[in-house]
Amino acid sequence: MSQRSITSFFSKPSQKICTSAVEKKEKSPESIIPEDSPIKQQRKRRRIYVDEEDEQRPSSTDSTENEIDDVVNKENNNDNIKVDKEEDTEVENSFDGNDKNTDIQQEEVETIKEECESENEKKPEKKPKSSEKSKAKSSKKKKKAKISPKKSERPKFLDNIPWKAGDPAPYEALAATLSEIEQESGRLKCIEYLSNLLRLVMERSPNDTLPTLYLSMNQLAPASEGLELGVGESLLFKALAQATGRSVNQIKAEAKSKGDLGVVAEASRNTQKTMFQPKRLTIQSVYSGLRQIAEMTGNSSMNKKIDKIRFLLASAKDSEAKFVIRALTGKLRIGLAEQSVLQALASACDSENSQLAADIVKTTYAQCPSFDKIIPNLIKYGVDNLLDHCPLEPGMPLKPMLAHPTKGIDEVLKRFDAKIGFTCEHKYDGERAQIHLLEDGTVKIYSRNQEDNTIKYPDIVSRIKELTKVKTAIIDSEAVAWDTNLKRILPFQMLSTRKKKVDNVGDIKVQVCVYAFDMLYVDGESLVTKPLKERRDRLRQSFEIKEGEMVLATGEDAHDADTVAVLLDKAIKDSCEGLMLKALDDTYEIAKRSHSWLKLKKDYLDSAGGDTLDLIVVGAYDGTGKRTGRFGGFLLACYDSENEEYQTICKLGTGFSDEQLDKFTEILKPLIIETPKAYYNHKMSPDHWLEGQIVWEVKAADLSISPAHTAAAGLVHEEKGVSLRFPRFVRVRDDKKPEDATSAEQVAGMYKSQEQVQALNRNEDNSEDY
DNA sequence: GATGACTGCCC
DNA sequence: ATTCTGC
DNA sequence: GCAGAATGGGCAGTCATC
Repeated sequence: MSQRSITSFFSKPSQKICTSAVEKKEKSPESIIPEDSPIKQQRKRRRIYVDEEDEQRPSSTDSTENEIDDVVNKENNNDNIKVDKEEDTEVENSFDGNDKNTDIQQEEVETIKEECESENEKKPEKKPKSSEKSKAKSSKKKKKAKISPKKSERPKFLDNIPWKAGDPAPYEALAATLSEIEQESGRLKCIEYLSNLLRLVMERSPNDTLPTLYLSMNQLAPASEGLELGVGESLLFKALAQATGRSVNQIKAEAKSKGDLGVVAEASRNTQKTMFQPKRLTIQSVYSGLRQIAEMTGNSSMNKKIDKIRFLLASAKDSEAKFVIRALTGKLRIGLAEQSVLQALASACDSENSQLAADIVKTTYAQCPSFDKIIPNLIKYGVDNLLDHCPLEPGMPLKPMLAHPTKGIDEVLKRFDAKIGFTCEHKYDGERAQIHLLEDGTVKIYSRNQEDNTIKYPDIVSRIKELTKVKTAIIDSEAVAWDTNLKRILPFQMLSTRKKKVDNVGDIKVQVCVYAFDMLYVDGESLVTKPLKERRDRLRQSFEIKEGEMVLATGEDAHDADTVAVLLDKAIKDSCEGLMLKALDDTYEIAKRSHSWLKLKKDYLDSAGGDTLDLIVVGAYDGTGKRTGRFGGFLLACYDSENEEYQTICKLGTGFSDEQLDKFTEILKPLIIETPKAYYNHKMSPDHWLEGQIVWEVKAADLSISPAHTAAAGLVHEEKGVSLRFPRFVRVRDDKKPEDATSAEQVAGMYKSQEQVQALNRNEDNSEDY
């Protein structure tokens, strides 16, 4: 029902919307605006202002800056040809718009025009800027009073943004929406805000739908394409320093206190009074700017990236700068992410039955996590037919099933139906490998996050070809480091030394064994809606087993607690992390439940599971984001009585409640010292050194050899220390003084007593005998 | 060519 | 990875 | 229970610099 309207809505946006603007002219966006229209002239002037601003930038720290700017601008012009042809071609012959007032007038004209054109919407109620709550109320009111849902749902915060049908969608609209979402805690409302924006984009600037979605999810492309920004905190410090004429240290300091680089950027823009109206950023131009940054590689690429970032910032105002920077840091931090974006997209396409639409969109995204593929099909065929056009198929990584941690066997039995039964498989400590066998014989291997790992595992590729009994398939498995001589599993740390780009199969130093545990597709048939029992059967029929190369994950079906307990012990003895528990009748439908498996590890158990250590708090880190204004993490140390020193062993950032974190910040702040004590043996430096007085109990999954920490250095490794894997806070140990903390010897002992290390030693002993 | 800082991606 | 928290 | 956002160790790869 609603599908038809959506389809037509997508394919012919102009008919439904923008009645006055588009219908009269019926031309492509480029030609809608007459050459002599005020809008065009305004754009010409804007262009000039940008150039002028760049040339007049006060803080010329280096002499080549202007040259660089010119280059950047030119580059950008070229790069943006696709995006915005008009402006590039008209830079030369544009006239001297010397009057800012004129520009403002044009703004107003455009705004007014916009209001008239936009629909016969009833005038928004005159109402003072209101609190969150009243905003929410007003939007509800509007809904009730609506004539047509699409018009009246238009959020007020977009009303004053000039944006006509056929125009490129202004980035300002996205930034305003993200800001609004950031301030709103209700998830449904956040989704509504985004869906309203998406609806507008699809109405007025349908070609910008894709970039809008990418920017909303803070993604550049499907993960499997391996596009990386290559921009981190440090580069952004430099870029911001250059853009604002301040030192990197100033920026760093401000970032520390504000807890967010984006906020720093926004504040910087405000203090820099702009004399000229900057060129408006568009969603398209920001997106393509980010892509350009990602595509820069090689010599002096870092400076080029910085220049491009500066260029974007130069055109960004207010919250635009904040979100450009946040996009570059990789954290949008607005309380809305993938799942909500999908829901917003669904609701934008079908507000009548958004629940059904959300199910479809989420299911589609789970089996085909690529907006590049989804959006064109959505536009062409509508939501109702989306699944058929984005089918599960080899060559496209699907979202993998994840597992919930469980604190004990009780919890497992509570969650599963004992009658039907569940399987207990070893949880291998390796890397998720989703193996695809394509129709043409190609093999692809994807990571847990849909990264393309094919070139990392040419050995797996060739063995799949050798061992397969089927034509096409998708297998879920864990790739585990394997000692071919001793036919043993090797620890994760060994696997992680494996090269990511293997040129020559012969160069491979770390062999892997594939432990297959699920099959999601075989010979043209999707298995995700089939019960595990069936998928498992299909898996067993489809491949030959070969020891040390490709085997099935060890597992046994169970119905009761005792069996689970026995199997857990067995798994640990076999150098595994614990158990994966899966209901036998469960499907592989990520959209319905992304964590439908359970995982049970020794260190989850409250009773005597995992290693716990009592450690001294010797440093603290300033929190970011929601931890701004207090400590967000700590540096911990063990006590070495031999050398009478504190040796750092790990940082710690999880396990405490918000309340505890507040308390710890208060307690520890008075302990801040300027420089570390002479008896602090450390390689890393926290934001604040602390007087070593407080002892905390910390739990960890494993102990590892560490290049960054000094604990037990010399005891298990000549120079390297020991660190903790997955450290988390357990409780305060008021009863302990620093000297009572876990000792270096104890740390060494804990390291050596680990199953994995023991197993290795056993083998070494054996091999020495031979 | 070696080194170190930085980044992204595994867990 | 682990963990906490608002919805 | 979901979804999101805090935070961990440690590796290879990349780029700047020496």
